[in-house]
Amino acid sequence: MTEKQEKILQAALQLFAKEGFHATSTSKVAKLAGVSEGLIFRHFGNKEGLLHAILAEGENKLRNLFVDIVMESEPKQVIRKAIEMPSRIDVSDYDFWKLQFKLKWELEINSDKKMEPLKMALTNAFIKLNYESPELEAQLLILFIDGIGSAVLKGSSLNPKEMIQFLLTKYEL
Amino acid sequence: MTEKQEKILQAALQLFAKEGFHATSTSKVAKLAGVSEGLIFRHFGNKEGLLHAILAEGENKLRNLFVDIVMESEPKQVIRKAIEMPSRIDVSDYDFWKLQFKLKWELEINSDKKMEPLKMALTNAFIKLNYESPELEAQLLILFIDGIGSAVLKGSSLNPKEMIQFLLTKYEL
DNA sequence: ATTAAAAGTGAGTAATCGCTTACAAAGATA
DNA sequence: TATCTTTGTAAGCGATTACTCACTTTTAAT
Repeated sequence: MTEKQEKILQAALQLFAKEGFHATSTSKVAKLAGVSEGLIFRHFGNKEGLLHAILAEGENKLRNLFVDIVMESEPKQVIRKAIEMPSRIDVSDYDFWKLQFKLKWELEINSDKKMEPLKMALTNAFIKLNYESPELEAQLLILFIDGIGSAVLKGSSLNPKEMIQFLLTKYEL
Repeated sequence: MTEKQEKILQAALQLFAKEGFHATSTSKVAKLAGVSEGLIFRHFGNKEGLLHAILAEGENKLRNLFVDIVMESEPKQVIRKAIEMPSRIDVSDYDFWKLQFKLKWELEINSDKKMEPLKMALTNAFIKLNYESPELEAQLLILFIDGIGSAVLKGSSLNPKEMIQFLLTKYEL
């Protein structure tokens, strides 16, 4: 990975997250990265290739968020860590997560698969705690986590910390 | 409102909802509407004007969804109707609602204001039912409604009817 | 030092973008 | 019927789009 390659990825992430994929031209990316436009196509083939390179690089970030939850054996801790997920995302990663949420709508990328490990962990946790509908409980919780994350990244008026605390008491944690 | 004007609005809504605003060209809209491209600019000024015309026409749809809830005086019925909102959206209006969700990310349109009446109605309902944190309860429920709606429009694997039923039992309705 | 591959540039491409304009057809008013 | 306004078209505008290509520079291995 060359220095200029990283510059391109960084610039593209920033612009895609702020303006969207279609609204960002390769010439803008090149200009922000301080690079000739041709270099983008040399390294990434085309504009979509650039996007996929960003997404591939960020896969670890999702995995890293999940691993701490999935490894946890204590069911109450699993639920607790899941609820606290949105507050654990680093400010320096905001662009990446914003891009993820944006792409779910701009290109119709289904995020169900990515959430599967989290859903499994939560389902098992609810089973251990003898909830009546563990799978639905898991899906509901994921719905909330997704909603809070979305609110944070969109700069909604919702207070995330307050909402997270509220949810923790709801689940008696 | 001319016949061709409506054709334009209909075609634009369809394309904006499917491909997104930036990814849809005015020439595509004109072609689908069976109209010369210039007519779009005659009637709506520019591409953004076309978007705003669609949004303005659809404002009533949001209002109509809310009025039934806000008019309700029985607090349990308020919550019930709010939870059932996602199942009350007509299939023929899918494009419009999909566009709404898309625009929240593509252009950064804040939907907090639009949800305000719903939030007020829900907060009052929770107050009447002596919930400890009525405002947070309202926000949480809105988070859920938004999530369900989003899942339906994106064609997620989540089963909306099942989830709605599940929530109704959770709120003892 | 030689050489081959990789990295990088800058000028260019055809196609498409949002939009304008000159003009014709259709309606409405008198 | 004559006139004025609205509705509609077709061609074309400059700018920008994603992308290519001929070329130079840098890197790295022999």
